[in-house]
Amino acid sequence: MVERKVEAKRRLPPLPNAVPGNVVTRLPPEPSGYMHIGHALSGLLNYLYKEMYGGKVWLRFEDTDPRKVRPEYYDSYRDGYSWAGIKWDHEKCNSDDMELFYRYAAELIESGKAYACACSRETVRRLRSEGVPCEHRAQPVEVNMELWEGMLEGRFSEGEVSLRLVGDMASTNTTLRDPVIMRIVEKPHPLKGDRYRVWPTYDFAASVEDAICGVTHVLRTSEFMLRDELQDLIRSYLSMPNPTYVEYERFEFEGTPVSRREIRSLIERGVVSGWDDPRLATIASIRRRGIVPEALREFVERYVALTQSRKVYSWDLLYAINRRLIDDRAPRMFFVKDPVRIRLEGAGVLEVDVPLHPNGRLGARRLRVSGEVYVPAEDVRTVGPGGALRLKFLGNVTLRSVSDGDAEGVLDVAPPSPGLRVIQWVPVEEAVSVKVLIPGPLLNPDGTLNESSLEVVEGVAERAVSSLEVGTHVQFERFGYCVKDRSPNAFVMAHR
RNA sequence: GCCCCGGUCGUAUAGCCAGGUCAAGUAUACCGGCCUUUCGAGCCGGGGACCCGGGUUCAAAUCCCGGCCGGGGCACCA
Repeated sequence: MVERKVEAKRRLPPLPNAVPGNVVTRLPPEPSGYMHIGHALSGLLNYLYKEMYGGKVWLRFEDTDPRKVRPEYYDSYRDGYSWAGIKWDHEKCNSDDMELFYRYAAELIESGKAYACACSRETVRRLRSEGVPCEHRAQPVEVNMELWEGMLEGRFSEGEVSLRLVGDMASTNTTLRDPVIMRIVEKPHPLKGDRYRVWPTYDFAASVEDAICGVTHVLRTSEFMLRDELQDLIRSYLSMPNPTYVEYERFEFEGTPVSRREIRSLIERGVVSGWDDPRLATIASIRRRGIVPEALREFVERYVALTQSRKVYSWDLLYAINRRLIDDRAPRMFFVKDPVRIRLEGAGVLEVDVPLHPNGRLGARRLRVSGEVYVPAEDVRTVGPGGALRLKFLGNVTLRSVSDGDAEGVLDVAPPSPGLRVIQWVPVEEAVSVKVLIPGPLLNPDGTLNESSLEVVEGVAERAVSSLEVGTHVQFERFGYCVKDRSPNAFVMAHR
């Protein structure tokens, strides 16, 4: 083992109020869309802190809006977190605890901390923005209880009556202005069917769940910042302990749209091919473009800060880590873009063993040449007739004549002559056509669509690339690191 | 509109809370060199930043005020 440079590996900063052995965090996805890199990074943070101090991490689906939840997304998150190397200790869905929410809701009503409100959605919104309570707030407990039971029994339809928390209608923190905590949703839940029609809203479900899961640290993005106070208030009404909050700005990447709405629109307009288009930052996309999970983990440790300043990461930061991680195991192969055929005069039939990696640990493949090879047009153009090139591991070739797409040369099977450009080559007899997708930024710096975000490079490669398994990394010499894609002889470039 | 939060090399960060050791460290990107039968990896070197203006202080990236710019919240979504 060669020891790497002793660059002090950056560790995660200490977690406030962390008691070793007793740090409980959580992964709280809403199963309403595909998982993306931001979820993975945030999940990794929750996981790594739990690992760092010792404790537990929950996977808890925030699925209390039957209208948004879709069954296929639960697995998208399970798969995504697993892929990212996260092992969770417990798993549950908020929708598993409906009876519990009903019980706590009743408790809040009895203690005068919640009331049944029959205002229209519009009225609620207006009064909240004005900071003025409505008539229902002062109702006696019995009336509230009666209405609440009516909600549960189906005596009201959606939107007619909802349960509101007694907060602070005049607070400058608008989330505190008597938020709705239970509402009727007349749509079956994908997991629970039509068993329930009264559902908790996010703040109620999350604050109760965080407490009963024993969550000690809530690490989340800062759009939730204003809800800390609300969620603490809910728990105080229920005599439940509060967690420590650590909130940070969401993770964005240069040129890459993050919102589901935006991505969906790009798909519908045919700008990208789907949720796993390599230009996107969904888990499916970054896997397809060859980012390995260890790179994500190291990225979190090295570059992520738990601050509230805006972050737009450059992909280069991730690529550099990824490149180092895959370099040792990515076999070197020859891919020639814009191929020019060179006829090698009097070369006969040759067989050479070409190492699969300069580290010598990956073995070699045998290439057979009978008189003709493909080389990149650019190299031929640069040297011109009379010039010479080194065909890596094969020999030195002096070009006699060069015409469009064709050239004649004399091969000298000898050690490399100093000063010659060393290039990759593909024997004509075993050349297969290969297509490489090169993803670039979808968005320009000004936010407009980059019209040339996907470059498709065609060329030829040695036959061995055909038998590569999907997802395998290779380095096409002098071209870049690529991953075998799912269609035959197709690759996606990860990075140079 | 109202309410929060933030602004350190191109990018991401360290430093800020406990002012001096910061003529600001690191990574990446970029430039140059070495090495290499790849334009990869590795090694060496280089340029590059405290948003602006005031104030406090012997001393400000660090504290205070204002401005500018950026992000977020104001759902019977999460």
